[in-house]
Amino acid sequence: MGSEAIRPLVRTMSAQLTALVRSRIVSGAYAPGAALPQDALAAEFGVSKIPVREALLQLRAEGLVDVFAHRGFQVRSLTQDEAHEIFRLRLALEPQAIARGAQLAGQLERQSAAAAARELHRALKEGRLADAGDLNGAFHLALVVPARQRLTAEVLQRLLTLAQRYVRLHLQPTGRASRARREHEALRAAWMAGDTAAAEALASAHIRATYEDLIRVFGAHGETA
Amino acid sequence: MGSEAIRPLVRTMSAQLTALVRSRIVSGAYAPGAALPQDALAAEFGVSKIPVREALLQLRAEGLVDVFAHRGFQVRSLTQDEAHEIFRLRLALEPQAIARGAQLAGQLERQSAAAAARELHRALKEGRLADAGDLNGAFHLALVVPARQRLTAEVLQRLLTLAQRYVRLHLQPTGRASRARREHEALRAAWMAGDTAAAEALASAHIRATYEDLIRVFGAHGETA
DNA sequence: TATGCTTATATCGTATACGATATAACCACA
DNA sequence: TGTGGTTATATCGTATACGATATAAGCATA
Repeated sequence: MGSEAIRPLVRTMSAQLTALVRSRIVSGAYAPGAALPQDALAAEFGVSKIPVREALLQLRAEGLVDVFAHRGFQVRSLTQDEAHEIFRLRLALEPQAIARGAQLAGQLERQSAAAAARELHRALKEGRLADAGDLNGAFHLALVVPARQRLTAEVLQRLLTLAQRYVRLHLQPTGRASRARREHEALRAAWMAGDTAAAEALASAHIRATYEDLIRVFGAHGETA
Repeated sequence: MGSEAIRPLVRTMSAQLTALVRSRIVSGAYAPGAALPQDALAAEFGVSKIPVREALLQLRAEGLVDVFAHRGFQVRSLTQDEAHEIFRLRLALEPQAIARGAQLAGQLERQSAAAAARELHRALKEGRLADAGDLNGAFHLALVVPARQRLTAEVLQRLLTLAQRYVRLHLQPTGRASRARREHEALRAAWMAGDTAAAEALASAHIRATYEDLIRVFGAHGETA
């Protein structure tokens, strides 16, 4: 009795493979357009095809993978169109959701958000860029308070994951880290103070800033796909 | 040469089962909270568990089903919270997406939208309420022009499907059909004319009208879950 | 009679096996 | 040399089989 979640967090092979393949796609280890042959992946991971298929189908639902019946899975390609959609959707949803999160958050959620912010900034300071994407997503999500906006958080989590690939690929070298840090701090402060209007505005500005960086790069070197 | 999509539209058992189970959930044939035992479904459909599992996992990604590892799948329950989220998300996304669709639509897409509107209204006139939900969703989606807003359309399609259950359950008897018809006509006219501002405003008003009907019912009889 | 443990059972999750599909290689023919 | 049709091969999608997990039933004990 007492603690409640002694059960392993990931109880199925499918779920573990989903996380693993997702991270490889987001990190670029599996390049856009690359084929994902079930048998090969199964052999590599030392499992059968079935959990591999389930993982790939999940990632397809998340928009990271394409399927063509009887022809297999492949990493979804990057396109400027998709990038625009991702950021348009984020701008339409995220600021409102974060403002709402600021109202809904209790003591516990505030602590979680603060912790997420610390982890993210520590990673950035230590130059662990590989972790930064996920931690950035976790911070943004924490502001939404997933427990109290389940569906919204689910949708946004997917968008944040999709966004990562574009940010990683195009905005890695640009020294955005310090600006992002300032934006995060301001956003977090307003959110913590329960200033929903300010939180919404700052979230919007923060997303838009990244979006505009991206557009600038697109303009610079033509196609992405 | 010539026609291109001779291949059957649904080439796998999983995809067929996904559509079948989805429609049963949306229609209420599988009630909220009901267990979905893999072996029983497989036996009923005359297939093995594997395509059944894949279908259920897909529906989980769509938000219609819950999974608990080693304890099975069940139809997701209805909650007022979720209903609010669905409509908040739709209001945040759909009007913009439809306005954008009005710009993007070519000759072909305009014809599709008109056809979708006709089909919907014919179904309503003939009292085929069972089909109305899907056809309504198809009409709304057509205005978005899925081919040119792939991700947005995917997100909205899910929200429209989720919304159906609430509308079906709570707003079936209320004589909304004729009002919806008028709203659809006005929206379609503005959209066809390329009047993006009007289309956006009318879409917003149309969604909000349904939302408010729903809220009114919620107020009337307490809980939904 | 209530409580904690052990055992039994049902269902799940995954490995193995196999038929089905799509592409590629090959060959006949123009 | 290029084109249409055929066969071969690789990979996919699903059926079958089985070990693993969670709940329920049964039993001993307090």
